[in-house]
Amino acid sequence: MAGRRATINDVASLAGVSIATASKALNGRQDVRDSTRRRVLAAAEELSFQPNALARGLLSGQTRTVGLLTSDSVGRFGIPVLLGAEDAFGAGEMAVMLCDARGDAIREQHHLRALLSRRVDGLIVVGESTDPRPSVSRNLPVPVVYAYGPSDDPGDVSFVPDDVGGAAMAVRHLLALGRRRIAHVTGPDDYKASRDRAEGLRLALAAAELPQAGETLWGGWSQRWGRHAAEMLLMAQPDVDAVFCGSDQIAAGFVEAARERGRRVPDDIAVVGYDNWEVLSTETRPALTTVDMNLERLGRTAAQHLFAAIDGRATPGVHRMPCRLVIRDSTAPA
Amino acid sequence: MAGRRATINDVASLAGVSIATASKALNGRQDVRDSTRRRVLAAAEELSFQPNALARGLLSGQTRTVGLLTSDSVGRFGIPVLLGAEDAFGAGEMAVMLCDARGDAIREQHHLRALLSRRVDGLIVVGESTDPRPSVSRNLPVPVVYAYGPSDDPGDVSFVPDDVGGAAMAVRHLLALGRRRIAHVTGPDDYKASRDRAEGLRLALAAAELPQAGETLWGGWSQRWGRHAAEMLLMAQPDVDAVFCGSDQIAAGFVEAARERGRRVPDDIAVVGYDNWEVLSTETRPALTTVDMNLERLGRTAAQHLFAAIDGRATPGVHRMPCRLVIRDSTAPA
DNA sequence: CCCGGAAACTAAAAGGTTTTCGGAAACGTA
DNA sequence: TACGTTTCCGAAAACCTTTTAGTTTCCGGG
Repeated sequence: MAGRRATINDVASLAGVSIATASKALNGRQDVRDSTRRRVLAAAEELSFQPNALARGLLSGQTRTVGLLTSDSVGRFGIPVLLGAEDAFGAGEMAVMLCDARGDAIREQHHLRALLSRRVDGLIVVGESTDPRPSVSRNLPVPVVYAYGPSDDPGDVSFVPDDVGGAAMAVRHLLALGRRRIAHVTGPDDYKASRDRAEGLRLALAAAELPQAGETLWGGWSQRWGRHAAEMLLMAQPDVDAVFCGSDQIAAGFVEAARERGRRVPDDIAVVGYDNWEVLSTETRPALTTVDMNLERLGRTAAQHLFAAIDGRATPGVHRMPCRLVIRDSTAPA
Repeated sequence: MAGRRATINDVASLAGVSIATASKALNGRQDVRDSTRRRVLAAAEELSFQPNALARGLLSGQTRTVGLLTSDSVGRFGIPVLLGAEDAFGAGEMAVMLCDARGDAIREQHHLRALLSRRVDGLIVVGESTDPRPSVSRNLPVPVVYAYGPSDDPGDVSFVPDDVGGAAMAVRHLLALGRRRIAHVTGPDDYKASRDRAEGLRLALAAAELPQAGETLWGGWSQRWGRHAAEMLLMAQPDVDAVFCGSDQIAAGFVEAARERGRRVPDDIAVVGYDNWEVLSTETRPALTTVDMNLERLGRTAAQHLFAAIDGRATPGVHRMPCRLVIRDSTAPA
């Protein structure tokens, strides 16, 4: 812990110039003689001078800082988005202030005020699910971008994964492998994510003019539910040759139970998961083919569009970001 | 997006008082008449005035903001620590600036400078493993606290999980259940975490004057290695009655393979994991008894001690935080 | 009515930086 | 020498708030 920090005033005195000249020298401005600039830089080095961002921000009105407001960062989805955003910002000179509201609207308001009083240049709001969430942007003095969970105000800027497209892609993959009796096991039906993925399945099957094998089985997001569903499904529809699962957890449970019942994956039943949660998807036997929502990219994109919005070039609307199919052994061709 | 933000000047004009009076009224200071205070507050409300934290910080030298520097926040361990810290801070009025250095020393320096120039009041450094890491605190103008991964400078303040104690606790639990032939499967031997946990096992066995069943099996942190180790162990030491695994991933692989080989868990073999990574520990069959490192609490504690250090009451040294045994079915009494 | 003291209020400074604009110096040209 | 031009430098204002050190107002007592 050193003493008082050096100011530009100290640097100027040491270099024997005025603070105006010191400022110009330090910021690489033109009208300062080369020899003078060197003297100033040497002085700054010697005092290990670091410009005070508060003073700078006070003057310019720009803090080069953004707020990241999450409802549930402990969740599976907030983190990669957060990292992607931090990535995009860190590349430049931006800093990120992180606030976790834990799903509490009061706490969210509280954090919002704290961020605004610190004069952040913009805000990213990360949802905890893909269900729309209340807009926070009503006449806020800074631009806001929503990631993962969209705002319910279409005038806001939101980036969400294209779950319909991702699910359709997964199902087309199964169809391309020659599977024809495709079942669907997924999460609770009050999640937009479940409904979107079921819709993607429906569209892909409709395009192929094939029926779905049995009704969609709605349940929880857990491995336990995957195992349970497997038992029900293999009993009720013994001839299914593929299952599209709404999450990797469900898929992991499913393959485990199927395996125990003597069904070979992928020979008898091909299985596709969702999320590409690597601790599950690469560790099941066989490893899971799964849909990756590209959340880090989504976070990066959101951050880039926040930059654009800060520059006055906002892009309102809900933007659906494409997913990516990661093919592993659970759908290997026979 | 509103126009220019209101300053205390606007509030003062609207209320018909001086800036000084407005400031006092807004900050609840005494020498201002009640009727005046009400006028000022009304004006502030009307203009939705929010004090500029930059100006305030510039004057007071306190930003009420701390930096959180992580080497690998995508890791399993940084996140809970981060959340705990954010929790402790959020309770007050602190904001957290998050920077991820991705294990790159250059980037770390870069972020460090960015944080210091923004005049954070303090710093938490979160390690990516429990191995000591280079100190970052050499004559820094603000206090620093290390969490999860300690600093290599004993003069710094570090908080780490007590892996030796956690492992010993797990093994004592097995001994209390009457298990006598306890084996150990764990991660790479160049992780301090592995070595500490093996040491805890050694101590607990030594205290009970029992030998370890076979040599410690060092491998990776993966489920795959857990399965592989199970096969080796059940072949070489068919009579083991308990296994202490260095992580939940290893334990999950172990119980799966043991189950397939017809060994009943916990009847034939009791299994204990480490980490309490819930997606694994509660979803295996049977659910895993495991050691929880209390990382959120560790993060909270680190944050609280950072407060203390900011107030000039630092507590140097490496502080080992106790772990907690979470008992589930994989060690249920026979 | 005047005075003293308390209560309420205000002007001004401070905090560190950037920027504007005017001034000085240096140099070349008539 | 006078003048214009270019180059370099510095004084001062601006950003917004808090605090200090007055100054004014108010009120009761003599």
